[in-house]
Amino acid sequence: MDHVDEILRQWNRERPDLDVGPMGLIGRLGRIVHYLTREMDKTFAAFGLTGASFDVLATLRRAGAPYSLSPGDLLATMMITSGTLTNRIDQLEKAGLVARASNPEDGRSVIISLTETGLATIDAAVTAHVETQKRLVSVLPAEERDLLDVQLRAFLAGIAARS
Amino acid sequence: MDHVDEILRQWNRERPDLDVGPMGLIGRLGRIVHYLTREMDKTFAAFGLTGASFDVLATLRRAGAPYSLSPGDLLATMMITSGTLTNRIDQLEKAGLVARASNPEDGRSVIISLTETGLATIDAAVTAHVETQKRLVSVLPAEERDLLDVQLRAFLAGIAARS
DNA sequence: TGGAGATATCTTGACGTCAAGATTAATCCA
DNA sequence: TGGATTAATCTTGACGTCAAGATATCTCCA
Repeated sequence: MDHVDEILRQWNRERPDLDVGPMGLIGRLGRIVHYLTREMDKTFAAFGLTGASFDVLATLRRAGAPYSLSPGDLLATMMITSGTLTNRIDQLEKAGLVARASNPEDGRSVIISLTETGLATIDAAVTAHVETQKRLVSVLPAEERDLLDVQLRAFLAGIAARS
Repeated sequence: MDHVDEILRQWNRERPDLDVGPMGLIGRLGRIVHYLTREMDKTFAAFGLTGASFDVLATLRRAGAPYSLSPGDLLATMMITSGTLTNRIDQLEKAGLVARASNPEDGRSVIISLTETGLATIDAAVTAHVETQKRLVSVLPAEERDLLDVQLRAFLAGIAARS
């Protein structure tokens, strides 16, 4: 009987006509992600980052040397809009973690690169981040965790296919 | 091989020292919630609501007649800060969906109530919302859905206990 | 070759959120 | 009883996000 059950119980009393089964599943997903995000944000903050800025740096870092991508490349892998990305890059540029350069091959495009400071920051931050994530999922035994991952994969595939 | 797998593959190449297992699980959770939120927001928008305003109205509705709670009561069941709640109530009051009244028993406190319009709005919106949720979870067979719910319940319990 | 349409990025304006602190009222007990 | 403490709500300021549209550049083909 967790907090979500209490919500469902109230709906059952007030609106017995509603089938609130899906609400329980989706509600738990939302709460879990809410808690996880909060905890991970603490790790990011320790490196002067937010979840938003971490994502940009991590995407550049994962791409491999020379750690350069266009905004369009970044957009293709991040679930955000172009205006949001522009804003993120502005902040990171101001902080000296990335640099914008014009693309000699396409005047419409620019190239975003990690600076030396940016590279050092993301390498340290991701190490700590992975440790935080390890701690957060450790509340489940390894076997259950693997099973959960399998199910989430199926769920994500089903949802993403319709979006 | 979904999008999350591609991210893990990149990390493996660039930083083989990292154990990215937990990142896969947490990443899928985040993406699923992101997609679900997007879809549910469309339903809310059809009733002139946002996820934020829906939550307040729904909490008042679930409480039963006379659909009145204090901001403190609302805060206890919603994972937001007091400043955020004040802002939400301001918007809803402006829209005529809730009303603020002073609490005769405690001068520090106020009572938030659904208006007639607010009650009609949330009753219609929650009916549509439940349908949307049903559609969203229908990508999984009922059995897998139930199993997933059981596992999420365990995960949530573990995380919430540490927060 | 030059104009129409496509493409890449940025700008604008409106929200939602949080952390930290301010304000006002109630309570406790010396 | 009255000053200190606690409690409930609101205010402020800084961000992050999105949708819609603006700007600049490229590409294609008549």
